[in-house]
Amino acid sequence: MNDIKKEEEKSLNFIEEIVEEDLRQGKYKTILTRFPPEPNGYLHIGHAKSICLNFGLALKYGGKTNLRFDDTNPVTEDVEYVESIKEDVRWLGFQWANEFYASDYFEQIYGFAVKLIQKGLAYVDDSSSEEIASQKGTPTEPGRRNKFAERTVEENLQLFSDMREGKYKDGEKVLRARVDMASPNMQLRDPVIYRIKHAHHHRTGDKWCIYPMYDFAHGQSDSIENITHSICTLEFVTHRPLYDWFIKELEIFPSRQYEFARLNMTFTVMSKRKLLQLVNEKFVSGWDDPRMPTISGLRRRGYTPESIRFFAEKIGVQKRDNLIDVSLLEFCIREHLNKIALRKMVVFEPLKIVITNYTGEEILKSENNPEDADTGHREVPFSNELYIEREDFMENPPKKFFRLAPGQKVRLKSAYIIQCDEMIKDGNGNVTELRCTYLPESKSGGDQSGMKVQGTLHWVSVKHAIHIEVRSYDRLFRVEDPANEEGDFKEYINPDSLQIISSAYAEPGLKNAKFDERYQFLRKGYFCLDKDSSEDKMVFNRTVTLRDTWAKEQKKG
RNA sequence: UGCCCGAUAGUAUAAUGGUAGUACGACAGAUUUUGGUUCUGUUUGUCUUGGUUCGAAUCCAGGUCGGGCAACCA
Repeated sequence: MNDIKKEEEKSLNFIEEIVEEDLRQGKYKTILTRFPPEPNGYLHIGHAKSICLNFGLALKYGGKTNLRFDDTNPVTEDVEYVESIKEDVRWLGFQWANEFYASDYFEQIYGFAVKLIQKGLAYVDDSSSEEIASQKGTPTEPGRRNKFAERTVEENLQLFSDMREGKYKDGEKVLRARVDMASPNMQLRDPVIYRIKHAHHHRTGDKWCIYPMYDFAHGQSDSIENITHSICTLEFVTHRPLYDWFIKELEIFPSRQYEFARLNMTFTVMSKRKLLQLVNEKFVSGWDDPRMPTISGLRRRGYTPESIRFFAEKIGVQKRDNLIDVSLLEFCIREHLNKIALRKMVVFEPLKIVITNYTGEEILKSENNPEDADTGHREVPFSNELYIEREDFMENPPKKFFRLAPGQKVRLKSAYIIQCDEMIKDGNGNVTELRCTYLPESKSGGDQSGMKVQGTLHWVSVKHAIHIEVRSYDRLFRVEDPANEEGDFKEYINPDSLQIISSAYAEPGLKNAKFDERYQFLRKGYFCLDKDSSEDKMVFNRTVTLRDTWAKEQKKG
């Protein structure tokens, strides 16, 4: 049985199989991977999958991973993104061996282009992008070369040099690789490899006015760094023949590219372009809005790096399109938070109760975390005036309502059993207060009452409670796959994805809350302190609710 | 109509020619001073048609369906 289990745990994803095979055959003594983001947006949970894969492989097989910024398009890139990306990767728990930039290699890549020209394998084309597109043919008809393809090596060398010198305006000329205009693979029909952009680059400044295209920078950068396994997503499969062609013609280190399916998740979108729209058009407060699937959003929401790594492990790596149920992510964070979160009591919508046979006040003890005895107990003040959750009382309860109702008994968590004797109502018939009596011999820890009650409620003492703001989040979209719905994905935004309770009542101990601690508000969910907190108001984000079988039961009814 | 990739319960993911398993979800129950946690059980699956084989999710062929590719984006 145990052996079977071990066997199962050992099952490898297809990339691990490739790596193990390469290692077994002695193709490489050690592996080198890289995580290659373009600094034009914040990282999201889909990137986390890639980060865990690339860094995880190196960790597992004793190799290293570089962080390399694919910064070949200066008009969309920014240092703000570079910084956020580094912070996110670090926060996820990974250390890169080297921090590199494709722009570090611009001189070498320029040299590669010259070499291609010298071999007669690249030419300067004066056509407009429209002309180039129209000459490219279609998937069923071959493309054709234009007269510029006939330029001599010397002429091309001179022209390319002039491009670099800034003698031409944006779009006036491009450098193209001479591959195969009749290839059924469109990527091979003499792709553009250099274009003119008189733009300021976040690292190289104004040194360059020509920039290599992705296809002429990415693989070359891999090669320069001696990356053994260059792992990317499926949309680059058709680029691989070009990747290999450059390696062969340039006679450089043969990195190999392998592709896996990107992560999609229900009730969210997973493209930097769409996420940027949500930010720019103020549907969310920023890239780190806790409803965003960005790593910074998840971090602010209260997700832990452990939970995200666990998630990445559970979803695996494969080549088929997928749409992962967000409930799996929620399972992963609950799993971790249940183990580490400190328990606190917070009442969101208060209903006051007065215990008529109790006088004075006392300090009670309650577990910090029943899952971890080492965390010990905390002190919670108790008195004759308490708040309970309004939804924990019903005047006319349905069957199986294990909470408070006229004449019914419940336990107050870590305190006493109480019974509801009397309701006090306002002029409209709304219950404003409950009069209860407690059973003195039912005190938690030394219950002598012999009484069994079905329900246990959280509570706070009125005079000791502190006020906090609570922000509860729900899924950002109303539909499972907003990117694949008719029309604009933004039409499917969930208007109720943020609910704010500006004054919830919390046990006083919560005033010592720390940013790096996680809390479970009993029966409510997992929460963390938000950066919007100030001296006079603490703000808490709900990371995720607790599983709630009662709510489910009610929905059915 | 070209080329490429893929298809296993609702969603994911294993099984690498030899009993289709696991997780999440759902459902039912036990335990519980959180309707949480934990535990137990139930349910649902190899896209299709042929072929090879003693034996096929796996190998082969045809089909179907889904995705990608014709940016001076990555």
